[in-house]
Amino acid sequence: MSDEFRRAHGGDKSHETNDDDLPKIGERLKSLRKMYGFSQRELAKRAGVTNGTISLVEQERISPSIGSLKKVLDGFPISMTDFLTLDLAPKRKVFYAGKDMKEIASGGDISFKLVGKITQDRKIQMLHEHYQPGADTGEEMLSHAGEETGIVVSGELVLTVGGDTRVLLAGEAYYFDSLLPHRFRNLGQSECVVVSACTPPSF
Amino acid sequence: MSDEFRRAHGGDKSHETNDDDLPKIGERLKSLRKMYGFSQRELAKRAGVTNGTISLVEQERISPSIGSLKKVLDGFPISMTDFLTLDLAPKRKVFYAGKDMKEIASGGDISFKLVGKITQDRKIQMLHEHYQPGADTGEEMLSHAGEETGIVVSGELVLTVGGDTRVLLAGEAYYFDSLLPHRFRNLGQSECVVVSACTPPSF
DNA sequence: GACATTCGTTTAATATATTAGCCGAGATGA
DNA sequence: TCATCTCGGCTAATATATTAAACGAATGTC
Repeated sequence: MSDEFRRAHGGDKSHETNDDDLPKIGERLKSLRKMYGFSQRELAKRAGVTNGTISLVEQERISPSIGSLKKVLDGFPISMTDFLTLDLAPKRKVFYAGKDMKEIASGGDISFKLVGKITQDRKIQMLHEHYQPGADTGEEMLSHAGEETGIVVSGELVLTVGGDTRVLLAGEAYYFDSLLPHRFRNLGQSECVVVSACTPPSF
Repeated sequence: MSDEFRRAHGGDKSHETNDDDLPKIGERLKSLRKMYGFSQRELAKRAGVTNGTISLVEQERISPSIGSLKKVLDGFPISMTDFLTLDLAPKRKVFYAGKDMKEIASGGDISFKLVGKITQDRKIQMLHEHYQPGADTGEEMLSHAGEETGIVVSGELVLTVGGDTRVLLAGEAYYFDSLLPHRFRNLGQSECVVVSACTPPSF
């Protein structure tokens, strides 16, 4: 079993989220409003408040009440918590496409390809996994909190999670909590291809 | 395009009818305060507000400003978003395997199967998507914050994200922020199969 | 019983948020 | 040029949140 695999399936704690401060209500609102192309008056009308309120909130000259902030956010299809956790500053790459994937574990009979090459500042990590006949990851020990899911695209996968073992054929799927120990094996005759995703990214 | 698809890819506007999106500020606060065994005055002192404010907020006779709610919550080791999403986490199934997937959009030329049948209390939503030739989701209105990724398993997918259009062949992948408008089309001759994942789940 | 303490609530005064309406700047057309 | 939009910001009036200080009810002590 490779170190790469260990990390890929949840062995690293480098991903941490800081939601201790929730400032910049005005900046968030302005950013969101611009994304939708609304004017202050337009949003005010949707939200049932006045444009002056929107203006003052965006300038952070007032701290809106929960109730009125909720009214304003109802002008968008977005929830309060999503608004408060909205990523605003990082102008990172928001779109990725193509074959340009990073090879995670190239040696041996297991191959992982990571969608998008990096996971930093991302919430999901998706892998394209290829298991040759006989491939075995060994049992993973626990890792940080998170969840992991996948679909078997072709071949046959023997999956052991928390003492429970199942055989998954093409078209079948799994979902488990990353805290549970887990093991992937290909005991079949042909290559097994799996698409998996976990959150948060493990490296 | 079905309603199910709209929700699956982020068009759910159920936020608009949310009186229960962030209700019970008072109830939440009281519950939290009791959990820590604080009296109203004790919490008020920690938070830098008066006991009267705590009392009125708990009775939901006033809607506190963002600023003062934040001050109050600073009296606890809890973040604003954690406070707003405070819920009893029911014991749930932590492992799922097999073909037992829920059909999301059965009608038309698009088929979605959801891994695990439910998304409640889960962090990832994985879909097995089948697009018949000519299938088109149309442009999605943007929705809640989150991220979305996928791999094309077979066939050919035309993906438009935020004004940028790309053609993805089998083995290629995408990754984008759910806030961006997006559209999936199969302009090829054969069926297109995609495995996608998004976080958080959209329904 | 009399007194002191603490609890959550209430009330009048004050601070702040929100409104309704107006302002000047920039665009658009006739 | 002039008129007419819409944009975001601003100000006085009003509504609401927050404070400071009281209240009545429990509880405990001497």
